Amino acid sequence: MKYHFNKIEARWQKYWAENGTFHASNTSEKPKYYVLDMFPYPSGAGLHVGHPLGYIASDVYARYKRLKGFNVLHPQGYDSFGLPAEQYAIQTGQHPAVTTKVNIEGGVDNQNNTIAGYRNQLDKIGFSFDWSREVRTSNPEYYKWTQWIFTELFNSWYNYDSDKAESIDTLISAFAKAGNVQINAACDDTIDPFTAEQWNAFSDKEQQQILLKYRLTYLAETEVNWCPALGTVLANDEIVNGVSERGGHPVVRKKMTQWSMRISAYAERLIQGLNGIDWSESIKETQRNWIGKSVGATVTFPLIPQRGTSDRPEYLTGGNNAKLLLEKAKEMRNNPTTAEAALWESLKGKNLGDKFRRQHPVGDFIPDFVCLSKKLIIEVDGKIHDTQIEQDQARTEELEKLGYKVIRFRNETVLGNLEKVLETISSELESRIVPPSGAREISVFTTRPDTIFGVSFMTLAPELDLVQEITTPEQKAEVDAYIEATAKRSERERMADVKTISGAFTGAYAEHPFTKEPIPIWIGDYVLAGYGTGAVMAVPCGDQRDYDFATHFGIDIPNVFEGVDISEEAFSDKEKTVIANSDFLNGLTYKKAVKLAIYELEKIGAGSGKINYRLRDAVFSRQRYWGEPFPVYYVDGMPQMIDAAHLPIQLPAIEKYLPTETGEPPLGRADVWAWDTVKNEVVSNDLVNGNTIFPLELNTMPGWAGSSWYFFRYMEKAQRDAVFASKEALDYWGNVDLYIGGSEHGTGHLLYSRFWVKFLKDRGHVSVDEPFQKMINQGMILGTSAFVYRADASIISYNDKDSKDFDNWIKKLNTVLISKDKIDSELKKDGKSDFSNNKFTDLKEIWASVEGFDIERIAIKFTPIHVDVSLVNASDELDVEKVKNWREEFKNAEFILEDGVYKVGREVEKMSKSKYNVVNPDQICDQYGADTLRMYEMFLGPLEQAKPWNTAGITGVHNFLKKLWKLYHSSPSAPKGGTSDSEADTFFVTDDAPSKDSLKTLHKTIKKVEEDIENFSFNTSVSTFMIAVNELGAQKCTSREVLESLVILIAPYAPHIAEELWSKLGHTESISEASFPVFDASHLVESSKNYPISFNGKMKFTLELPLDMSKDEIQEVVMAHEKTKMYLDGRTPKKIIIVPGKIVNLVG
RNA sequence: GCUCGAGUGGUGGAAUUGGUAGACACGUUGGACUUAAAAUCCAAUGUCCAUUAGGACGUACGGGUUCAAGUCCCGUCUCGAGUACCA
Repeated sequence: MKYHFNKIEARWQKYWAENGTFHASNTSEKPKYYVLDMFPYPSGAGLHVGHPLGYIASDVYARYKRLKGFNVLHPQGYDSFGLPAEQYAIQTGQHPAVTTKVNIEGGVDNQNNTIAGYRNQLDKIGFSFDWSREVRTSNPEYYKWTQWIFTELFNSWYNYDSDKAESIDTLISAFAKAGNVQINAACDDTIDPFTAEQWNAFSDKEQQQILLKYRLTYLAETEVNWCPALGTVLANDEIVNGVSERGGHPVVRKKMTQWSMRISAYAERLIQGLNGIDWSESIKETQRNWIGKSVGATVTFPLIPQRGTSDRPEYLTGGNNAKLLLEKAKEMRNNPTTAEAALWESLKGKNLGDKFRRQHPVGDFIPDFVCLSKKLIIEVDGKIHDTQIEQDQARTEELEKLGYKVIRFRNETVLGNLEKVLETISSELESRIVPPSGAREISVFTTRPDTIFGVSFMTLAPELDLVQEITTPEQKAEVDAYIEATAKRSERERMADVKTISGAFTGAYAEHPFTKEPIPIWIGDYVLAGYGTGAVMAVPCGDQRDYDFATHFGIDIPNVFEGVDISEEAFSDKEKTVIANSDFLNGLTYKKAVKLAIYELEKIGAGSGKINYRLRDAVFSRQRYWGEPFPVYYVDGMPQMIDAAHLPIQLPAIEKYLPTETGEPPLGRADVWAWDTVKNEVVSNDLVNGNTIFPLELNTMPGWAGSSWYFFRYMEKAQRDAVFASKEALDYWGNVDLYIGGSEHGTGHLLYSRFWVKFLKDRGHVSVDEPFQKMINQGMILGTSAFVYRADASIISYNDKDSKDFDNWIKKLNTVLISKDKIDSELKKDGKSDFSNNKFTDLKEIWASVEGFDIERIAIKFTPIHVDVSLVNASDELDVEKVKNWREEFKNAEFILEDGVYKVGREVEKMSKSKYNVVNPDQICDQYGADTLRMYEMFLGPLEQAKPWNTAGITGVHNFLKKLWKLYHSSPSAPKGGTSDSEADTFFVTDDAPSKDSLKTLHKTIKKVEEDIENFSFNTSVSTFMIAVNELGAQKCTSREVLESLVILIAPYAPHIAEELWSKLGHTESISEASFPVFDASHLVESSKNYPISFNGKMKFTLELPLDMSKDEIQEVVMAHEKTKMYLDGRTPKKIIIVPGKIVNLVG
């Protein structure tokens, strides 16, 4: 019997499908193991040989774990929402759901393309997937729960005190009880403080607006890259030089209201969580960089009032006529009423804890007493006020607009019950919450508070609104010009051009919190508006960018480091730092100085320790059709969630998959896209009445929505409609034990999934904190493109002919393709590509046959052209006849061969249709079988490494499987030890006791293969199998005991042949029910060792010696050996190193 | 620039803790079988010199530690990946 891999593979694939061999159970005595692949996007192009690499690795591991006695969950599904299907829909008008289904299940699409179908292609490779648990993210039964998770996020806020997400209800009741001041939440930074009374007084809409700033998913104005021509938002990497990558259309920055995910709330936990998971260091590092944690401090620098524009002191809050008021106030102060005088005695000198001023101008008024820090005004009214109640009321309103609260007391009250009055003021002071004042100070984030005495200027990002507020009239022109110049430069330009230093002085100064020195404030585009506060305290001696800026603009560079030369560049080393010229920080090292600086800043209220993250909230809206619709409708502009009971909200039918003429997303075309809050169903837009029927959200969710939780869905099989996954299933399977996929998802899918899992855990929906316990990132398989070289004529000199003749001549030329070898060998002669020196004679002949030109004056150019790799054999030889039929342009082409063959050029590139270097796994399966494909992909090299696909070596693996087959068959006809692969062979296994050598080979193999699988070193275990089969073949091993174990070992890699041999061995169960052979070290015990004998570390010969020989005995034998004497050549070794069981080394 | 990873025959790649560098396979060359081809089997195959024995040099480059270095340390170069004016 020959090795008929096609028959064998078809038989077992059918068997596995019919018997549900790989269906996992949610209840089992066995320990659980969950092996997951990143699910594919089912594109119309189908699988190429690169795709299955990770799936094969995970399949080997899953099958291995089954043999090791685990209850293995190894599911597969499709990430079936996405752009290509939508683009295809736009082009062909087919509904994306239809094309997606064809891409998965195979068939013919309406453009008459035959699609193999992902599922069919995957099945051909013999994966042990549990298809009964398949998910497709675009199925309503699935995205129902994606929508549900979205509503859960909406109904949650992040409490930093408990450090987890909580129901929004707890926040609402906290607001109602005590306002928002005590709340330590992840929220927008634009929230004004409010009290419980204020909260309760807010309208419903106001309350909703505030809550939106706390919710874990929220609507916010976001700047996006809008491409009007394409009618869509583009990601940063879809823009090249300010225009769209596709089509080159202009792109503008546009503010749009978008859904965002408050992932920044989880920044710290996303960093901490990395410590407990077994991922590659590089991908963890990618995530850490992306989250970008910096530990440091915020420091506030008070602004110094502008010189020349006003001479009033900084604490003066008066308006335009402050000077006049000031004089009046002085006068009033000198003539206080009795009551005023009495109250002042109690208020002055921070008696109540806060500083009060009397008769101090506020706006256009002079209130009796004012506490600026708490914005509280105390008025003491005499009788006269009874007649001017209205005026007083108006005045109070004006002051309240400025953020002040006014309380009035009657003279009598003050004089009669001063204690009560003070008590009222005190309690008012305590409950007062003052929103941060406007441009009175600049706060910065720094990681180096220890260098605070080295600050010699500040730099603001030009985009900050603050810049306008502080710029002096003298500097305004310069600043405006600079802002305009930077705005013109695209983000990309700014990033690319790091070397040019530019900036402008605002004319404003801030005050150093410790030295009280004025610090000039500059703007410069090296400061980014989006990071930290968009402002930096510049320490030129410690930061190279600040240093360059200071040098460029001639700003001081004070040195705050002991014994460091900063005349050439900044000194940014933290470890060796000793601080100098810094008052109380002098002599301290970095760590101590940072601590003390923060302590002192906090003491004077000028700053505090702070941790900053680079991670931004994630935009969650897409202006697309083919994604999950939001379960959201709008009442009076405020988003409302649709109750879980009414989900899913299904995608509506639309006629065209393009944005509307008014620029709305495609869902704007839907006619039936309104929500009836009474009937709880989607109804026609015509019915919108603003009362019970409201418009639905037009955006859809991004690609990462569905992929952020799909691993939980696989756990649930039975109750998919009732729950996203049942508690029992979630508790049983926990998280993914092994996740295999590409590292390109490092900052996307892998971060968002971790975020959602942590959120679901916080809200009690799942029990795990991390989705993927261990991850392996497989390397990309690259294509090996093949090139033919077209010879193009170009003229060297015209001399006696004109160019017209030449062009006419060229037109008559046939296409000529020259073999790579030919070009190389001819060019070797003198490096010139022309006809001199008797080169390219074949080509010359061909061209000379076209009359009309002096071909001695022709130079030759070689243009490489991609040819389909399937037209080339393993030795780079081109099938010329096939190429002629392949493309019209080659039909009549002439081929110039070298030694009778046409050799192509090769280059390694990414696999892509346009490069004709795609190798389809189906072809390999047909030609060599799935087992060969699986083993070969594993054999190519380390799993995590990128490598080019090269079919050259596949025969080696295929031959191995034939040899394996042969090992279980007797072959009367074959030469000794040879692989006959003849139909005359019969299955032949004996019950004879195995030889010692065979047992040794087997157990050596068991040990190595087990170690290799556990280390994901699949390539070396394939080598091990080859060695084992070679050895057993040489030993003529026919022993059932050995051969049965061997076939189990190989089963994870080559499951089909293993099943076939297993059943031939007499088993009726699938080999996946077998157990992995147990390694027995006793078979490997050696009695002797072939010692390498080295002289000065260089191995010269080997010597077989018993292992139980002592050091002295070894030395004796070695020294007595003839060869030793020869190599020593009469010398006596200075030293003899003997490591028993390892090596002997003679020195001297 | 920073972070991470990697440089080994003609090729893909082995060498798990410092202990015989190049396992296993491809390719190439020679041979067997065959009318022939394919398939299969056997042998050789790091480079250079001698070609019988043997010798010298070899893991990107330059140093170092060690009886012994692909492996450890220092420096340099090249390539790949991620990230980028992150204060």
